[in-house]
Amino acid sequence: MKLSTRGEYGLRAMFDLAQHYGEGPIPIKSVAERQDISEHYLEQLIAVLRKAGLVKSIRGAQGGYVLSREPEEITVGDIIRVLEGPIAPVECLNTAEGESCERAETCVTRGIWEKVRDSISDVLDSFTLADMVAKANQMRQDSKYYMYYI
Amino acid sequence: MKLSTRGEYGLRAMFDLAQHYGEGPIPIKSVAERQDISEHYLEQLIAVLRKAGLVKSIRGAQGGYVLSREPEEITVGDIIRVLEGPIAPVECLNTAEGESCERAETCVTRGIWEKVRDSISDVLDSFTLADMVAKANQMRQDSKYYMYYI
DNA sequence: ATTATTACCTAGAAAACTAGTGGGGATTGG
DNA sequence: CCAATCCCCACTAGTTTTCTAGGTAATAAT
Repeated sequence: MKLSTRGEYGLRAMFDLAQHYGEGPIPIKSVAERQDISEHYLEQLIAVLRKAGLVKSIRGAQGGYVLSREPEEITVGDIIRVLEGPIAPVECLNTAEGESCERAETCVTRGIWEKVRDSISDVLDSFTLADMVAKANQMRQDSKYYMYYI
Repeated sequence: MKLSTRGEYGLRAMFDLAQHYGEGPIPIKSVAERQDISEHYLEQLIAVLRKAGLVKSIRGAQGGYVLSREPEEITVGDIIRVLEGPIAPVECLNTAEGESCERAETCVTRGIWEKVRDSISDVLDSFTLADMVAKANQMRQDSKYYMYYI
């Protein structure tokens, strides 16, 4: 029961772009370095995000990527669904209702997978990039105070 | 974002055993046929379930498998965790808190994966095999009535 | 005792997927 | 022009998944 690193890396990259939102285009190289991800691999992931309309690219020197919407308007679910495909714990959830899944009558399991899927979706859709940035800032603040105590 | 078929097949097989609970040992062959799963492959899955103590085996002719606890006392989560390993959408959740995950401070994403994991766990742990059998019986009942209407 | 039926075990093989790498081309600011 | 940057296609090594092959061991029925 695992995501591939695609979703993980992609989310970290998008979070990085959100942290630098408003600073103009951010080159992929700097994102890859900060997030410790293979630059070339990340390039492929961000291409998918671009085709899905979540980021815009600016080519040429001083180019890079920017979020195409406000961080408040991009949820974690948006990103994960693009990179990992539809959230479907088992294959039969990707087929239209009642179709192709024989033994549908006995297929009580399907109902369970639907509930799993929905609960994952709910969690993923409940966080925006802006939430993540806020949380990171708060953590930085906390650790600053922590330093004082030592 | 997908389970492998191991969890899916294993759950279907356990559900099948639950439907025949009380009828003595059920041979794997009949389970595989009813559930349309490769017999030999299912054998390997059920071996894992046996080692985990979820089913008991009776060898020899007229042998087979039986649930080692009441259907009320086996949850879907029990089965999935055995077959799919710990529920951890990303690898870093498998490591002890704060350890090994560098950039932990920036690692706001971890908190999100924790929430995803917990919500999956909650759903999986909220269903027992007995619930599934009851649901299947109810569906059968419904479709009987449906027949009358036609 | 023999036989048929069952569980149990090990070793793989084919296919799919993951996480990259390699090597270039196209665009644009300075 | 040229360096920085995005963009694209192909390939690969490794892993995982799903399944097959080919047995051995135990036991109930005869």
